[in-house]
Amino acid sequence: MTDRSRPTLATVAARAEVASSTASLVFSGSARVAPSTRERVLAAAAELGYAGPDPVARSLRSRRSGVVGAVIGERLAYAFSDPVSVQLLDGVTEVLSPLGVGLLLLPGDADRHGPTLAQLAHVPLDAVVYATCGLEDDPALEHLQRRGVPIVAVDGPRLDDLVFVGIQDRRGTVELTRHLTDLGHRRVAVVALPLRLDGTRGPVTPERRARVHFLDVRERALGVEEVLGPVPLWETAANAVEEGERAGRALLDVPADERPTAVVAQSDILAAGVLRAAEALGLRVPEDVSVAGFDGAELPWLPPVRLTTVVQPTTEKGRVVGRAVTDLVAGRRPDDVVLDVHLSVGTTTGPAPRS
Amino acid sequence: MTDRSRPTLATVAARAEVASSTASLVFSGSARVAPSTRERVLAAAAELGYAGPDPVARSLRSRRSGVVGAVIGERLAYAFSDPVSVQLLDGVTEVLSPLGVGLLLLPGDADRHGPTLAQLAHVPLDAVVYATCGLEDDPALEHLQRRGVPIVAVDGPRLDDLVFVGIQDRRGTVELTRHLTDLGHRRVAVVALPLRLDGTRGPVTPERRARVHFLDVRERALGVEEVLGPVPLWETAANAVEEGERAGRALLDVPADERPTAVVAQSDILAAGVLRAAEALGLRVPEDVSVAGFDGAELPWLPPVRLTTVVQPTTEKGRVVGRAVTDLVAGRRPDDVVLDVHLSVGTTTGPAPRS
DNA sequence: TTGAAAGCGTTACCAG
DNA sequence: CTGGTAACGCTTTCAA
Repeated sequence: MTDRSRPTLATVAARAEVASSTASLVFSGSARVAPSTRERVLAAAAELGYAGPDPVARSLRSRRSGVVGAVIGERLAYAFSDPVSVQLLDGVTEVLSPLGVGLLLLPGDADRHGPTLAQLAHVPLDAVVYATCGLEDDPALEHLQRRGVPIVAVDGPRLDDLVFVGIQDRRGTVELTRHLTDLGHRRVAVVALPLRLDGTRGPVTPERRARVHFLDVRERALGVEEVLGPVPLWETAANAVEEGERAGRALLDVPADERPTAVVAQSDILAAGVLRAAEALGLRVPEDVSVAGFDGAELPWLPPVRLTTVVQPTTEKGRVVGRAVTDLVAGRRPDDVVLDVHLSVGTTTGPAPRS
Repeated sequence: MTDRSRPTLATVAARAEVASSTASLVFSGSARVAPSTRERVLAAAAELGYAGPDPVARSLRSRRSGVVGAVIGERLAYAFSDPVSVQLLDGVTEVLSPLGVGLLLLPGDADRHGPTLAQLAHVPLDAVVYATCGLEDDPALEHLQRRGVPIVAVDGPRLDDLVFVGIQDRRGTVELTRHLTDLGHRRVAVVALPLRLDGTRGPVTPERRARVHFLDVRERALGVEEVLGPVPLWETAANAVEEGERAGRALLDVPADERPTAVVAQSDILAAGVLRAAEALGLRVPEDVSVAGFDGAELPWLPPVRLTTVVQPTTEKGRVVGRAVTDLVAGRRPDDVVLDVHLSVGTTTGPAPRS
């Protein structure tokens, strides 16, 4: 004795003895419909247990699905272990949710650095946010452009046809590096985020460096070198505390006169790992070695130290992305946005040790 | 000189001089179409830059959108600061992604503990996962049921019409508590997850306790009491390290003869906070006080200690949810699932101090 | 203010 | 193996 099948607008209209077009007007709300008619329709809907117009049918006409894709370059567990990614998406949903638009997760997996074509092709999309990935030579990109799905690229790349939202990676790192040179540091090493998502780890060769996939990674490296000239880069395989620790051990477990007096990590997560390595090696921070990060992430577990870092407005960046998406969906073409960053000096950087 | 408008299946069919129904067959792949015809169609599609059948139109016919909602009871930044939530969704996408199904985030905001009706109503949904919330008296629930959207409830509640996927909360806590009593502990306090999402914090009164909203929270409390009888519960306002620390200070900053010899936190995140409180108060763990958690979460920043905890198979739980969703979408009605947990004894529990 | 009719882009069914 | 035709559930002119 369950329902035969779900009621449709036509069913409701029939019950209320109006045309389906009239019923449609009622549910679209802001129309001129006689109050009495409106009530009849609503009553009929209630009696039939009608849940409102079918979103899919509605989308077919309106050419809008209420779904915005978030392309994640890795599996969820990795991407979201970084509070920066999470805050970014938080900002995006903060803007999109009130508009009745949802974020559809399109993660990669262990092997693929993004969703497959099969995943993309079957899913309705009003727009797409490229959140944690390089894209460029991505087959998905071509598919989306064919479909006419507008794209917002966060932190890169900068391409025509794509709206770019990023931060002043270069300027922030320059400011940070000046802070270090002011403190007397000359021997500085960089713990870099992955240059490409291929699991490579270790000192960065010039050849490797030439193939860097991520704009922000490149800029953050150049920022340091703009002040200090060439510095050694140590690449990590992922943005994770363990990776930072591994890099930290490699860089710091050497004779004191070869050891960098300061380590600049390209993320706070990596910096946390470097701090752990220093502790394990019996090095005091900042007396023996200074450590700095990037992001200004909330790491509630980090105290008692306060990390020196370049703070980016992560949640605001997400909101900006959300607004860009809104514009795009409405047919407007928003400008690229580059957000400000600022240096936050904590307790992990101090004068360079005299050698 | 941009494209006039996107090509449709009809355009492609016309160009290839076949019926649109035949062209459709080509794109649905597994049909009997003459190879020569197939190639003609594919060629026409390529020339026109056709991106494949429109997902929305396809959905309208097939009654399937490829979108599964994930209802999150808070804003993203909070929900995803818990690695357990993230791993759960990771497991879900691991199963769903290869099927071309995406997870649509439906978060609440600061005020609302879940998406609004307006958010839900406009979005296509094949099924919904209730991931971090109590639901029950949720208006969204009624809407979804009207629409006939099947629901998987993770960790509760258990209702008819809902598929339940959970873990042995009770049994796990019993085992943990036995471990503590074996070590001689009798004065045990519980740091509880929020009983409801209303920002309450502090000792739990019987009235409050009667109104607990979350099944797992209730079960984990009962597990302790099944062994020890009534114990004091201290409720936190959120699953966060700071909240655990706050609770830990309240419970531990008392004269030694009133102080619990062991604290059972209902999550590892909260336990981490309790550890911080103990450290701040100069109490040694486990010599002065034992601390235990729940979840078996990966907290890469927690070492050097290894938390005694009840390990749940979080990612596997996500996969189970993913499979349940798959069944539901295919029209099957999967059974409820309760997954095993096990005790993992770390370095944070030890013999009760002699008093 | 309401109704009739024409799509939106596909797929599914039934002939041929 | 291929073509015609009828839905899918709704919105949106255009008339009345």
